[in-house]
Amino acid sequence: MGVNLKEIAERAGVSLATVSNVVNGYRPVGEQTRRRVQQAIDELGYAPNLSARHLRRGRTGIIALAIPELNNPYFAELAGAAMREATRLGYTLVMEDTAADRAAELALAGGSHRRTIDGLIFSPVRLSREDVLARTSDTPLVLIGEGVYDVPYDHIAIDNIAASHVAVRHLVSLGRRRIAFVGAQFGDPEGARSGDRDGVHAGAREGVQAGDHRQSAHLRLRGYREALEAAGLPFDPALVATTAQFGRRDGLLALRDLLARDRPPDAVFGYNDLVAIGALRAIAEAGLRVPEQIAVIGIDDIEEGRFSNPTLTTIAPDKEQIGRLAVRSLVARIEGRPISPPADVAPPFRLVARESTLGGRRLVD
Amino acid sequence: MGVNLKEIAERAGVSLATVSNVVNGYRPVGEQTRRRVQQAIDELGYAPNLSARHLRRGRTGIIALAIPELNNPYFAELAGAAMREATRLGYTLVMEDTAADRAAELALAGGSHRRTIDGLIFSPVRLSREDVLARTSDTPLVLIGEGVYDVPYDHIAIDNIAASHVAVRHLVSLGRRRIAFVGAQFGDPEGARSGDRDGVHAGAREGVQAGDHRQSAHLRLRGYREALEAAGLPFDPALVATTAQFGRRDGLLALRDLLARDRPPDAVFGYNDLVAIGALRAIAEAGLRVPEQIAVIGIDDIEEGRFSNPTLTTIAPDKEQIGRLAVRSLVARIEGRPISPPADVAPPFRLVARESTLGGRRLVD
DNA sequence: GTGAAAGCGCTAACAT
DNA sequence: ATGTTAGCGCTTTCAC
Repeated sequence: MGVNLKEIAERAGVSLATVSNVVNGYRPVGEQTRRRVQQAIDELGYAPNLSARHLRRGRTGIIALAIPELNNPYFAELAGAAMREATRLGYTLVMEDTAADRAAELALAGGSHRRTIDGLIFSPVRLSREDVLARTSDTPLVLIGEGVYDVPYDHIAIDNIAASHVAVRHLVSLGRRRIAFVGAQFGDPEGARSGDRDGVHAGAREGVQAGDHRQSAHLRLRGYREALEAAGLPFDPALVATTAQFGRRDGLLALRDLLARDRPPDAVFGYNDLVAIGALRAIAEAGLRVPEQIAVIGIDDIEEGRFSNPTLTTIAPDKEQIGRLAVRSLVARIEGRPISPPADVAPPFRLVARESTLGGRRLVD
Repeated sequence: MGVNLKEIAERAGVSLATVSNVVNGYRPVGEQTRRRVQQAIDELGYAPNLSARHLRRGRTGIIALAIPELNNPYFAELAGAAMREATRLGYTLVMEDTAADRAAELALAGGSHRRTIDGLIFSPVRLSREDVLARTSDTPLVLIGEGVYDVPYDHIAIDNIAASHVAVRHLVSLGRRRIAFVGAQFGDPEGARSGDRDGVHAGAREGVQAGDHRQSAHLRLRGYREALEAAGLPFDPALVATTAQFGRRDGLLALRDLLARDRPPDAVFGYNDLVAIGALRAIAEAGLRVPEQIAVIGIDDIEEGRFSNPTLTTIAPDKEQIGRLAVRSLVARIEGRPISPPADVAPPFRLVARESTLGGRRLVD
């Protein structure tokens, strides 16, 4: 089974405890002893047996990152940053794809993992605030993204209202007046069937209700409304498109619908870059020109948008920082360090203007 | 630390061994006993402590999937399939991003993981066949992708030569005669600096040498040459573009270069979809029309290509099957089941023709 | 069909 | 500064 502590101890002529201390550095070790031990370790090629360590410590050294879809480049990019930080801190990060499924999200939040993970970084999209408040599992939890707000956990997400303001203001500054929002949510069908108590069919057309538990799109939608108001533009419910999910196809279908109307929009603010890219495609299919006839903006700054035709204007959150912060706060909780109460952190973001709003043909880079 | 076997045993009035057997089913257990135990398990909410199990069994239940970049949608899609299969078989899959770094790949192949993983699914891009042959680690290994061939490990990859034939034949059937190949590899700069013995600067311009260890692009390039020949078209080294990596930017830069030449190509066969998408962008920047002036085809069938402008023609490998198969073969080796020698499996693929070669404007779907 | 007990490799509490 | 030792919870002989 490979070299173990005992063999190292024998080879170096010291006790198990001393070797352990050289490896872990919990207690000071004499300089010569340390050298002898280190040499034995190198010669025999020792590496600690993690199962044993974890058993003894009562922790697994594994943290999970649960996201609604691995396929979404935003999450893939985020996951990269999180993985690097986890490795740096001596943890293994495993990914968990909830497929934006409410049952899967509930199971995760409820602690379906038992002893298999030390902590969870979670980006829920189908959970209500109440679901999260009802959680009993004591596995440390850090939330990311726009799924849930105002819960007693560390939470990391950009300021969505502010981001939406920036996006809409950008469009307004370019003279757009009929700005559509694509990616509003009403209760998803599954939630409805499984007996949600919220008025699930009170969709965006009627304005989002206070009780609506899909807060993600809610906030971006709210920022959108506020910014319109600030610009003195009317809020037109007909320009708010509801989508089932947040993928390319959703943006595509929404735009086909929007473009079939009497008075189509002159700009589209997509819930995220994927939705915006779907919109771009629908607009191209309709034979319209971006941004001359319709300008498009998204959120996320995924690499795809830097190479699309046209390139996509977007709000770029600091993904690296989000991933890093999430892992750090989680590990702090796991190791019992933080005296601090759960915090809400809003990493920076910035507007990246590209062809889909500015027009022209710019060289990538 | 949660409920353990002992508590269940006490509650059910049986021994530890019996509970263990109910949980694992290694030995038959009496019907009534089983029921009593099961009830205790349900009531107390028992879940086995994996660290302890792994320590005892000498395995961790963790397998790793090492890929050159998590950001590449092809791998993200593949990873999803692999994750599902791993879960199904009772394993946890962790992702490892080698960043296409040779040192990282060598470390992984060499078994830098020691006892932390039971097995490895690996898609190397910087490893030579010799590197893999020199491997001593006894951690079970399954290779995927085009990085390495003819090594004594299970290997899963589409038939690259055949796939390239199909791609080129498609372009030829559309009347193209000056077909460029984008994504050939010469020895990467790092490899060169660290003392590769192959003639690293013998690039594609001179034709790929037998000793070239970057076999990936090699095969697709070979298929490309063969198909040209079969079609009676000349092989023009000036139409083979070398790239450093296989991302969008690489395709973009390669095309800028190609388009600056005297006689630009009338079609582009990209090493993969990302390269092809970069090419699409460069062609748009140059104000040329796809496919009228230049047709473009890639390999991978990533979702992005279904929504790009124009949509991307591609060779679609069965990613679901590749992921599933890789996990299955690995688990078989881990659990010592297979009597069979290492096998080379070539999952099916198919041509998906879209706007970038067929032209027109087709509705997505 | 069931039970008793050894021990996987490690860490941490308690020595010295 | 270093050593001794008791388990962490489980699987797996070896008994019955």
